[in-house]
Amino acid sequence: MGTKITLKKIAKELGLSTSTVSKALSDSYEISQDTRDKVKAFAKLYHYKPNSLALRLRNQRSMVIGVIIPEIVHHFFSTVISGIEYGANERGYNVMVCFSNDSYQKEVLNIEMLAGGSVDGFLVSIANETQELSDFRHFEDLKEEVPLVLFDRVHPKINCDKVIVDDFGGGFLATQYLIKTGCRKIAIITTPDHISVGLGRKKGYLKALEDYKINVNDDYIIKIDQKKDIKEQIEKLIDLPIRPDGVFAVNEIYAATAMKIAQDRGLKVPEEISFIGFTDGYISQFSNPSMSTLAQHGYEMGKKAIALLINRIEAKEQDPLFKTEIINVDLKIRNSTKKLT
Amino acid sequence: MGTKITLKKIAKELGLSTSTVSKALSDSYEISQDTRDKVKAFAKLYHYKPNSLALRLRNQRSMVIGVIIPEIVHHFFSTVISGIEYGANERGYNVMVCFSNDSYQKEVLNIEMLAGGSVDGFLVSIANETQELSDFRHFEDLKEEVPLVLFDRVHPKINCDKVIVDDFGGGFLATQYLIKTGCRKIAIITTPDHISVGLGRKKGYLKALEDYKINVNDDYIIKIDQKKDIKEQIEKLIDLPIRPDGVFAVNEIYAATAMKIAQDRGLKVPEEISFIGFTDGYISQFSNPSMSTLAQHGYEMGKKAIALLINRIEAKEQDPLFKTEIINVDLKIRNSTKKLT
DNA sequence: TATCAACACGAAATCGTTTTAGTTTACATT
DNA sequence: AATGTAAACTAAAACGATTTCGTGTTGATA
Repeated sequence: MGTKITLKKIAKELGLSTSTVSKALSDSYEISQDTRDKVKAFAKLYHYKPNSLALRLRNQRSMVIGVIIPEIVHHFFSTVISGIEYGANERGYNVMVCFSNDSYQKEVLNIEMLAGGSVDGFLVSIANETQELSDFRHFEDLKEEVPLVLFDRVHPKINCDKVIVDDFGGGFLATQYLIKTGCRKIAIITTPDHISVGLGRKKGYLKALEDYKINVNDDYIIKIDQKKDIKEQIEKLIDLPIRPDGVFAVNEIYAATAMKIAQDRGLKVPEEISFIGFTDGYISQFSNPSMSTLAQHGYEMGKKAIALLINRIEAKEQDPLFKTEIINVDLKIRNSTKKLT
Repeated sequence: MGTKITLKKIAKELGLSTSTVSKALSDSYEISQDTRDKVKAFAKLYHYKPNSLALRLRNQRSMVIGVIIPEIVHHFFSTVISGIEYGANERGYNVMVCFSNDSYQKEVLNIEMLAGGSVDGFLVSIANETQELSDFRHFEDLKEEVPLVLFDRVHPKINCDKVIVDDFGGGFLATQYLIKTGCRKIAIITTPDHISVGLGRKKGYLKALEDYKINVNDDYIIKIDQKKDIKEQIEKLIDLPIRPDGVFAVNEIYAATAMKIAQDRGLKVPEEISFIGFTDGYISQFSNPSMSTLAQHGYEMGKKAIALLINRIEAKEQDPLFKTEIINVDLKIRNSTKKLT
């Protein structure tokens, strides 16, 4: 530790100026071949690496993208990040990821840490708490400095490029499939309405019920409070006097939890009760029966988001019009639902 | 964009020097109350935030920890990172995460990106490819600059503090439990031997067989090649003429995949064949039957690792002796194994 | 012998901040 | 009137790099 080798040290050691050393290392024609060789050999010997901080400060560019996601233990976000990484590397950028843990304060902290020169742009999926508080000043401030693209968990109040999943379409598709396979008492396990994705999925669910002229039953709409015991809240649904015969859950965990509860009650899946989840992750793949679900193309979303961001970063002048791209979802039928006849 | 407010701009605007502005903002006694107020008001109005790059360059400290993990879609690593974050925040540090995707080149790239002032220390879990190539020069170079702590996937050739899971003990415990519940044809689904954790778990498995005087059958030792189809490789094991009656898999996915294959073959779990996995993640929790597994305390591991690292960072003089901490594992018996009688 | 160009290198500015070491100015003390 | 000193600032160096603009030396040309 502490033996960091710098241009200055090389210069001193070789009796040259820092400018000469810098130029020699970048093979400038201004420097004689002799000196170039000498400097390069010395630099190599001492493992010289330019200080990236200094470089960034000088160049006013970092070639780094900051990503902030709410949860780390989340298959969908993982795939989004893969897509982001791919698109970023393709265009010479690196990616740094921070986690807000769905906390407003941590989101602000992370942004402050990465802002101010550290990254050239931000890719953010908003923390639940921030959506709840509806306080977006940190994003507004940020936008003056570097471009921002929101993905998945977005908010209309923030004016920037966005990439979202077709939550409405997904909710509709899932509910429609349940209806078409004979379910009539269809429940939805969703989030409180301030979570954008949950709301969109619920709207799709309601639209499908409406289209097929099925009455909405408020008992069948469960809004999970993350702070309380999730299992207990879902048990109430399954144990309803008039049990639902089809359940659409807005994420994998709710879906898998609900199915387990139903199985514990001795119910046959999908004959007596069907389940559709959202996100095609490991839980859906490995559950038994395997879970029918809406595959969200996280990888595509990541690629789209990073493309939008880099375009903004590299744009000579900013387009005042912001785009919102919608990534479609695919209904993936497995064995937690009945087959179409 | 482009309207970044700096000390210099504030100074110019108010007709002061940058030093005065800097001091005013930090409430220096050298500056009159009047000027302080004026500067602060102005700074607030224009959302002034010190450029963190400049600060780091000046202070030669970033209060940021760089974490590099091989895979993102991995429950265990997620929990480790939670622990790291907790410990880091507690001592005033922030955390940045990069992913090597198990690629040697990306690992080197990530380190280069974060080194040179960006972070005060590194927490790394080595990429598979790096373990395979056995090329650790990037770590050696790194260690001259900032402290390094390795976790989970480590290597004896790298001389630094380490935190590992008790892989050997876990392998032993799992195998012993299978033996005690009547299994005699016990298979292991593991990784190639160059992966440190797989090797440790296999050694535990072998030790248990030896202790209980059960012959080792090489057909029952499957080393999964990640580049090939995982399912196919596991099918070969389950379809062996003399089928194993107990399977210990070194991770969740192998365990769940194996169990699904067995169930597809109509085998009863655990009566005809038992399964134990490693890592207590969502897959184990939601599989059916739920998976017996070795719970690795990732959160603890993260907290231990960050503690070791920060101690190094803040130490006046370096302790030439490096520690290796071992985090114990707990056997969590669920329903994929028989009960002890 | 001036003049000029080419060569090889160095000085200084710059990025944005903090901090040490001055420098004014005004006022009080002797 | 000379000196001291506190108050309120500013200049300049430092962090580590790049780059623009010089500058001194050499050798060739007019």
